[in-house]
Amino acid sequence: MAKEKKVEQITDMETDFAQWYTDICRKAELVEYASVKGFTILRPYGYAIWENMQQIMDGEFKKTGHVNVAMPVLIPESLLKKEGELVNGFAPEVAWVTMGGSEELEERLAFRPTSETMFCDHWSRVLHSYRELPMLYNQWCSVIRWEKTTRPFLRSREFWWQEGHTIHETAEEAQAETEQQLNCYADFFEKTLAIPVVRGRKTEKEKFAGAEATYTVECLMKDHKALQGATSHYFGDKFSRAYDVTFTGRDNKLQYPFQTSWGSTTRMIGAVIMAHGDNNGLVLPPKIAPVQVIIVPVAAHKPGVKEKAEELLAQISALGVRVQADFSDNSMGWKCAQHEMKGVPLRLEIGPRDIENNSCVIVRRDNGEKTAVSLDELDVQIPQLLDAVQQGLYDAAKKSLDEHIFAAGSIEEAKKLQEEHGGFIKTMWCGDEACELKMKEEAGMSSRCIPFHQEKLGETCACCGRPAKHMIYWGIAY
RNA sequence: CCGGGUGUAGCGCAGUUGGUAGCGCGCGUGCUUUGGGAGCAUGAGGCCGCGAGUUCGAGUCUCGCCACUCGGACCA
Repeated sequence: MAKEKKVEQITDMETDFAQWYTDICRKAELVEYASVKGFTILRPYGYAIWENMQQIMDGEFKKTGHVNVAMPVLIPESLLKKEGELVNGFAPEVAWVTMGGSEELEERLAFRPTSETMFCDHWSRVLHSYRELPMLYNQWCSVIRWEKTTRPFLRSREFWWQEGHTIHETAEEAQAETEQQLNCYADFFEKTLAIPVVRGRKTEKEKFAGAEATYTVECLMKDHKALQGATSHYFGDKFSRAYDVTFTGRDNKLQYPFQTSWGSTTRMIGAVIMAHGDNNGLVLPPKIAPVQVIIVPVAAHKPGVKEKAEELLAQISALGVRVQADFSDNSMGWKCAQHEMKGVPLRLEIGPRDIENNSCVIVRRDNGEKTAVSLDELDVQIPQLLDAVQQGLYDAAKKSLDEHIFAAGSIEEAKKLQEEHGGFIKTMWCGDEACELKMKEEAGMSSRCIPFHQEKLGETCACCGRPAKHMIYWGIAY
């Protein structure tokens, strides 16, 4: 039946995935565009998702001894330029402040694109002894990068993130920190966002400017394109030396500490949209959903219905579940569509018939499954169903990931597989950047990572035929 | 940054050879409704993206800019 659509409609993902994504961003009320290109407003619903992510991650960081700090938003040009590689890497996308009031500044100031320089500058003044190490810092803030092409969450000129910065007495400790934080991200993606990831190391070409090694968690979206989820960098003592960060070691000699940094951003919201969303809108993993259960009273004007809905609201809230009730006088259909659009994991319907049977109907957002639940079992069923949705989302995403990793022995084969199926194409690789460029040129794919879990697919590089050093994943990346 | 598309009410759109702006939905109010996108009545809502130019007169024509969007290039 061709009913006229009343809730704001979104484009089908099969018709136009990019448009579908943009529609969800705006119509699920996550973001609104600001008046400067590439800047967005995180609306209350979008920000609530970010707050839930922050809360969980921040808790994990603190469990491993990290503390939060706040650094300034402006970096003097001279300070930014002390480490050559970092500057070169970021130069094209730094925004500058040149005026203070009506007067030109003597030295222009960069909006931070990342804060390594300021952490180093700070440490160069406060660090004295090995006894003060490690320093395990993190900050939640926004950074600015003057991107040319922008999309909500995925690439914006300002984005919100956390950046962890640590310094350690030894290289081994710093390397262990880098790995620990990468695993922390991987766990967050898999257990909280319900998005399976591939962990690995970035190639020289793809690594962070100035890092000795960059590690990444890579995930796959529903259009089978790759998205870098979060990164963790090992710097060695490169920045310490550039910024003259020193401490007196156990041997009473002046030493340079070893450093890491690691970051994750509001881009993760984009990952959630594209990993779980469907043609009815957003689908949120319960762990980050601002509203986990929406109660929809049916025929709320009839005696006892509203009261019962309010009673259930209090009861479910007491379980520690984020629950709301929709007492608006919109129609049943409108409410269903609206809360589906916003990705609420469970909808609880309660009406006169249910009350008569001492039950309610609960509908899962991930698969549409409806269950009649006795009101006596609600305290048990609600948490179980939330877990089931969380797990259901992960299982579906894992299945899709597993089904979209293909092995190829040549560039032609890799290209064909990518064109036919999308996803990650794994090949052997000699380690030469020229082969990465060739793969990009001929198959349109960039290297995503050298996975920690290596497989031996053959002896030679798929691009040049020389002896292979690693197995590597390729993909079309956001 | 290069190329394509688009900017008219909150959203989706119409607007003729230039003559001063309309429709649907939504929104406000009232009543009736309510188990998958309700009905009737009534009302409010516009710097036609911004700025120049042509013209007696510009939503409409010209130029510049801004923003959004798609594709590329670039991009921890």
